Amino acid sequence: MNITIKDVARAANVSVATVSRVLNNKNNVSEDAIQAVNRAVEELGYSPNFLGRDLRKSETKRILAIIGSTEQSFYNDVLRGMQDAAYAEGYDVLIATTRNDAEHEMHLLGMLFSRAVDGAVLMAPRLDSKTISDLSKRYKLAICLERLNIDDILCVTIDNERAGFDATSYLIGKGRRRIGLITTEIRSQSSVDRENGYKRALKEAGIPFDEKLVYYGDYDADTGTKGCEELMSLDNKPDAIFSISDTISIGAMTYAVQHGITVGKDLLFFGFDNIAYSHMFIPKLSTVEQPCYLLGKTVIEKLIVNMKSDTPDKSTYKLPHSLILRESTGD
Amino acid sequence: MNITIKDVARAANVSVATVSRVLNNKNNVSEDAIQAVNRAVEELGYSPNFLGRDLRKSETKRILAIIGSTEQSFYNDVLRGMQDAAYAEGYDVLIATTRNDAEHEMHLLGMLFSRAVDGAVLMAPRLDSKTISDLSKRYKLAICLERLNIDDILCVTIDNERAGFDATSYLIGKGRRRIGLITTEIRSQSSVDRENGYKRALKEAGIPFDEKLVYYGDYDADTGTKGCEELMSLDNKPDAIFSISDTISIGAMTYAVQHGITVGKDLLFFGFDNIAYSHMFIPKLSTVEQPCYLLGKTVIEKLIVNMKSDTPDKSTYKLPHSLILRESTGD
DNA sequence: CAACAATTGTTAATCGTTTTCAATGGGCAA
DNA sequence: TTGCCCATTGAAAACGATTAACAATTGTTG
Repeated sequence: MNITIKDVARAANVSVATVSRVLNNKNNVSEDAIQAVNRAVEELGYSPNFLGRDLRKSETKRILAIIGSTEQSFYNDVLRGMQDAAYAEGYDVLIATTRNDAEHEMHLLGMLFSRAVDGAVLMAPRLDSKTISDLSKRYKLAICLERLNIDDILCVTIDNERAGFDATSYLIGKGRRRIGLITTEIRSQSSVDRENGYKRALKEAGIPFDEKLVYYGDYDADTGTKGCEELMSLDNKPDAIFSISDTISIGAMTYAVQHGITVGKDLLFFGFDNIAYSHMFIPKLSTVEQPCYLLGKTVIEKLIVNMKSDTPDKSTYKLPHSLILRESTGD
Repeated sequence: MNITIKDVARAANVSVATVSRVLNNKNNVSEDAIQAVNRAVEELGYSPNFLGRDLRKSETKRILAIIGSTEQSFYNDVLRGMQDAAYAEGYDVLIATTRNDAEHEMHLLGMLFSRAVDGAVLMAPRLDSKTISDLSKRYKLAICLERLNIDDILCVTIDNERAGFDATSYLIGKGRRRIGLITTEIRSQSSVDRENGYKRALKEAGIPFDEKLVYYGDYDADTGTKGCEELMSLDNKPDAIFSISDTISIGAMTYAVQHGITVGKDLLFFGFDNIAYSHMFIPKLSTVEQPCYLLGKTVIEKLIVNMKSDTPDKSTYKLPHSLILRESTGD
């Protein structure tokens, strides 16, 4: 029923080896053979079965990008970078979502163990660091946008601690002393790093850390709204709020706007990620921007190098972030 | 170097066939053999090579979801529905992005031709209808969230014409007579359908269609901003604007808010998709909601049925949409 | 205890490619 | 004419799994 290389060979009156050679642009084939094969391919509507090819070659030229969900809009640029780098080397990028479930993440990594893809990039790991780091010894695996607390895996990210420090310091520089933090209950390394940066900024400015000013929630806008409500109901209210994501910040600002708080004056906001809506929301949100495209491009470039090498690069690359200043910090 | 079923067989002191039987849960294997094999698998860290398995079985149990980009946030729910339906039948869903390029879309469909996946769902087709419809004769292919103008392919969507009609009619019901439309230059069938619904609503209300009130742009917020600016600079300004996406609407509302136009009173807005930000933006946006999860779930269920059948279902299923009424229409 | 049935194990073919190695034939120099 | 080299070509062996067909072992029963 399926058309195979054999059918093409028969139709073109050559051997399967010749067909294969034509299809793979080998140089030792006569012009006649090329013509005949191409005509047969055309006529039969043949396309080579990758399962056969990949099995024989023991490579698929496919890389799996594993994300939590497609909801986080900045993944888009990261993925663009990944694709550009991959295509340049003849690879395809496939995406799969873990739905933030460790078990499912392991299931997806099964594609790597089973050779259905040549390599994988984890962008929102839920599995514990030990597991991931062990797997990276046997398989071509990298981390992007995140970091493990074990540093023996290829990793491309930003310096989240520094970014948290920078954002918080900026608020301090604006004369703020009561700075709230809205972060996630899930202790992803990036959240922890950002929180540590926040604490260091306070410390270096001589401001005592007040745990009442930290609200733990989810990644969504609702968390921002609730967090802002809770922080603003304190006796000693914050005069600025740093959130570990723009989505959270926007939820928080929504609360502020609806309760007559003048954003950018009474209360400053600093977000993270520079998502599209952060400059569409009124007032516009100040935020930390990650070099998304470059992060994606870099991790794939490094991963592909690792694929060809048997002394893999296990470094952590921290690319520079930047602060985008807008109305929410009075700029 | 790689551990194969042979290594496991050797380690467990049984034949490869026995290992395969254990791995595939066949019933005619002794308990002893099962134990031995499992122990060997564990010890060696073996996982079966899918390329070998898939080649032999001529199926991969993988379905490719092809989207334009991950930017459109409502894909998230569609994909969740797809995954749930797929997992229930033992399939995995992989995602790939065309970056809205027809050539690249064809490249991705190559995974279907080459048997790297068993089926595919197109969610933002850029290839022409004839091509897609022809391909669906030979391969397991479906359309979701969109529609071809040729109706001989499995298709799961909403009634976009009706949705455009409903949204526009609602604005008319609010006493509006000068209703602007911001839509996309790219003539995707859904955009065309929504525009046709808009026109029919005007017609049925006896309002003459004015082409000056239609602005063509991209899918982004910027288009909304520019569109709103252009429409509001007409001598005969609109009193309501319907956009074919929330992102566009939000961009348009941004312009209105910043120019002192009272949204929900001076100017009504109706969007499409009910993205998360549509109820975070102030004022909140009225919009058309698609049953995203159900659309995704349904298309996969139908596609899997088609995979097992040689008389494939080529129907178009239109699932019900709903109107979400918020502040932007004065609700 | 023989005969047969039920259970378990083995061999070898198969999926569709790529690739090694050997064979073929033509052209050219001696 | 003969021999040699080169460019093409083809036959067959991989790649790693599944599985049908068959073989061997064990258990059961008259």
